[in-house]
Amino acid sequence: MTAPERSLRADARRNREAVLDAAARLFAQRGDAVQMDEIAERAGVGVGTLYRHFADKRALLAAIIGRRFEAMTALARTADEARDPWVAFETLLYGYLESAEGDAAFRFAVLGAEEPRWQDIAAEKTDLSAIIERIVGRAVEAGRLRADFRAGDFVLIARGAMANMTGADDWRRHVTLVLQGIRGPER
Amino acid sequence: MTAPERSLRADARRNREAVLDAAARLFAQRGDAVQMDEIAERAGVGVGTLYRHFADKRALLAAIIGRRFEAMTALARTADEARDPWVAFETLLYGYLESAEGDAAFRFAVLGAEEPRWQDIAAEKTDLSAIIERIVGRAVEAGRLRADFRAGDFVLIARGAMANMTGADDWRRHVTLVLQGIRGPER
DNA sequence: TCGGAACCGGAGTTCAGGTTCCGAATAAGG
DNA sequence: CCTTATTCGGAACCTGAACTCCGGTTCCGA
Repeated sequence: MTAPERSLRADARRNREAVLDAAARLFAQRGDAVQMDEIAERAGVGVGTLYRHFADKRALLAAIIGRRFEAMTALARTADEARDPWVAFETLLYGYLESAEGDAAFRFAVLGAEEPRWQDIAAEKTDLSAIIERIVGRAVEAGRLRADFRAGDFVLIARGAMANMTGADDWRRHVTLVLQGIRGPER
Repeated sequence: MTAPERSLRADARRNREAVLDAAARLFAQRGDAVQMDEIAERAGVGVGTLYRHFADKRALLAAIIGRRFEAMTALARTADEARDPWVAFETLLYGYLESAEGDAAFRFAVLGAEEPRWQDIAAEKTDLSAIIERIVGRAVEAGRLRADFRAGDFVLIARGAMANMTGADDWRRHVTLVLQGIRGPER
């Protein structure tokens, strides 16, 4: 999908880059609701050019989302470098969510119900989930997360927070509640 | 929208009911992805009939969603009758979510980002939010919920759980985590 | 039983947005 | 420079789904 770097005429490579750029910005802004014509215009290119580089809208979206998952993987790797397991966990969680906050396409990919799941596609190309597992494992090990907390639970929580990304930053409140618990002192 | 009960010819009333029924079932199943033709067929009626009773798809959806919010209000009222504030709270939460589990249209209404928000529309017609406020207030009063817990937080949590309704019942795990907290014993 | 107002049905229209096509434009080797 | 394979651009096309239209049918009061 992201395709041949070599043997592309100069203008072709330039245009491909412009398309990728414009698409990234627009998808991030409005998810998959943006239309091909708009992306082409924003990239200063005709729709035909879009279709020379990407088979269809889905392929373009896939390329953009793939990139995001890679960035997310890098972010996770960085978080994992923190000594303190809890710091690593929090860094991962907030990094993940803050990225999602600025990227509707990413949220779309994570929250969407369509088959095949974007998440699963990405999982095959990056080792994001392995890193998440390690970070979660460390936090559990250190007793900072309940003993039965699993990597899958991280995803549940991330999804929950993303569902609350609607303009205001309600999602931070949501995360606060989850991290601190909602119970009162009375038991 | 739900319109004149009186002065409708017998067949008209019958058809309207059939449409409402079919639409409720289909929307619950697949959200707003169902198409008008399908609803008409399922109701044993022509599309023309759909449009005589409802101005457009949105109006039909609104009628169905309105109904759901009313049912939800009844449910909340029942929950509020429980003596124990915590029981009331849990009854509300699980009742709300279990209903949502079986109704994609309701989830669509609560999670959707479109303006105007379905939630807000419903809020004007029912006193659901007032009841939620009372139940939350009681639980806080009794010390079962953290002192700063607000009715808005209930919505955040409900949304979070709904975002995890994807076939499996991950959402129950999500709620468990939120209710019990995710921290380990190590403080 | 009859007249006509109200209603029905579903083929056809409209519209939006993704995708294709092909003559024009351009890069890059000789 | 010239040649030609490659790429560009964007009008035209296609598809799917919401919605309209109107001849035929049904209800219901007199």
